[in-house]
Amino acid sequence: MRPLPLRPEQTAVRGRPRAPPLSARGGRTERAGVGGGPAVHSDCMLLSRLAQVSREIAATSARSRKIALLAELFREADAADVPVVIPYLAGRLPQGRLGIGWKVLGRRVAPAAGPRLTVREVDARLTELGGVSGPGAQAERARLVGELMGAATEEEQRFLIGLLTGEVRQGALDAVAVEGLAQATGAPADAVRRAVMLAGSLPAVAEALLGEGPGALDRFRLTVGRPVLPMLAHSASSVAEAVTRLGACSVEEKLDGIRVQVHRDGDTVRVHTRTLDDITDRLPEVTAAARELPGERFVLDGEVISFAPDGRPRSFQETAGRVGSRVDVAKAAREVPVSPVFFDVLGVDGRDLLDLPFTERHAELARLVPEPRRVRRTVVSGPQDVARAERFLAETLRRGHEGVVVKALGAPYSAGRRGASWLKVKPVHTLDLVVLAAEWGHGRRTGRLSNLHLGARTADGGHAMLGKTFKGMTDAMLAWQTERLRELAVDDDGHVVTVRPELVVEVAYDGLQRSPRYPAGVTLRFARVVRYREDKRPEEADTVESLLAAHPDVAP
DNA sequence: TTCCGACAGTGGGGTCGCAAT
DNA sequence: ATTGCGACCCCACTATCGGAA
Repeated sequence: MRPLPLRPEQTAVRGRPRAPPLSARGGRTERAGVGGGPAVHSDCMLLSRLAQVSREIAATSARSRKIALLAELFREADAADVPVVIPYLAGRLPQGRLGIGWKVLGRRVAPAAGPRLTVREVDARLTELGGVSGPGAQAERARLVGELMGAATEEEQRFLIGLLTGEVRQGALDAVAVEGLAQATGAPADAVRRAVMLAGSLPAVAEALLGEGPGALDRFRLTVGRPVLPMLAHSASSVAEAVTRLGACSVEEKLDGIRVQVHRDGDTVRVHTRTLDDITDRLPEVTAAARELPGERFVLDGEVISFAPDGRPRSFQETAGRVGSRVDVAKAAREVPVSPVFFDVLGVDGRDLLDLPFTERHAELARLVPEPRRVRRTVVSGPQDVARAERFLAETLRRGHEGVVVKALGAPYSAGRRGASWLKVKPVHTLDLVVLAAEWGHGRRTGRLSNLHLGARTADGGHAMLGKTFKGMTDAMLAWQTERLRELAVDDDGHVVTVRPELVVEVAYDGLQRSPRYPAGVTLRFARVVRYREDKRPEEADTVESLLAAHPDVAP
């Protein structure tokens, strides 16, 4: 099986605002490859060229312009540069994460006078860096990073820091890169996008496409053993809304666990996460379950979740902790056993089912997977059948699950897309909370107070912080709350502005979870602002006591 | 012309594992 | 042993562009 591409997510620590970029006209060089290997005598793209294009892309908001800039660069790229240039421009490292964060990158290193680093040299240095482990590894990595930074110009340093922290923020990730690739090669964008979804990797497709031309796209088909980006769902606020939008549909229970894609080829079983990481070794139960199914070659989509002995689903925290355990898997499996529950099949016995309507895929699923290993569902014919869908949701919630996913019966499996044919519906709770503090935003929120610290009233007349949120705010709200909170400010340490607890905000959340971090022992899951309640005084805000009473199963 | 789908950005909490303290 | 940090899990929501209606 081939190495898996990693798709780094945003890290928790945010970047500093960038200084205005210097101009640096990049180009090519005749430099050979690095590391004492065989000399590569071809044009090597300079890092400065990449950094310059990245800056230009960031400077425009027009998607078409971003695409044109990328296409121009792809045309310039030498075949050997492609496996590095493509991920770099999509803001990713071919090596995946390297264990370098702000602690290491925060140290200033004097920049080089002129651009001489090639893209391939940077890649070679980072590969070396990624191989460092054992005692003293952190110091050695820091030293290597310092060396690399010292060889980079100021603009190159900024680009590298963005790359290493996963914060290139040029407004062009995979989707825009796909368009640029299509434009550079004359291949239809849809065909490129599909190949990327099926390959689970943009660089692999780019290399084939730039090396061989559009004909190479035919090679990328659903292959057992090669993970495909999973189809995602949108949200709907009610079952009625979802059914009205989709018509004839399947209403399925939504399990609060970890998404898995399971590939079986004879005795070989591989299990992948939503981001295509291979977690086979952590989930022996899933391998065993896949081997018991009456089929030799298939690709299944489902969720892994842990059920307590009474049959109720364990909390997401428990399931996620189990799936994250790698050291003593046998022990973890004894304490928190997990089960796979499947809801779709992408291929079986050499047949690619992706383009079949869901009804037909589900018929295949039912043939392959017995009832208890399939997600519970009910099929409704359309809006006239909403009452049954609502009963199914209520029953699903009684069973302790998260909600439902409503799926159009006629829709194909849109790998990698957040298609409008799957709609999730979850109950939403709201609270009136008091703003205790707010944090200065980054990026497009620079200069705005963004992340709110939320408090509920306590019995002693004070407030207990329940978590933070930056979600749900419009630009107008951001401007308004920045003004208002500054009036209430009692302290500003440059990061957090503490305020008098007088402003009441209505917050929606998905549920309560245990927390070792917050004073009440609980925190809100996925909190987001609904609106400010200027009509409410802080004494009318909700209390910790009433919150815990509303979620007795979570209360400490 | 208006509407709407797709995308990127802005970050949240928890847990695990590793290395440093 | 404890702590700090980074990697990955889960995730909601808004602004914007540009093609569809």
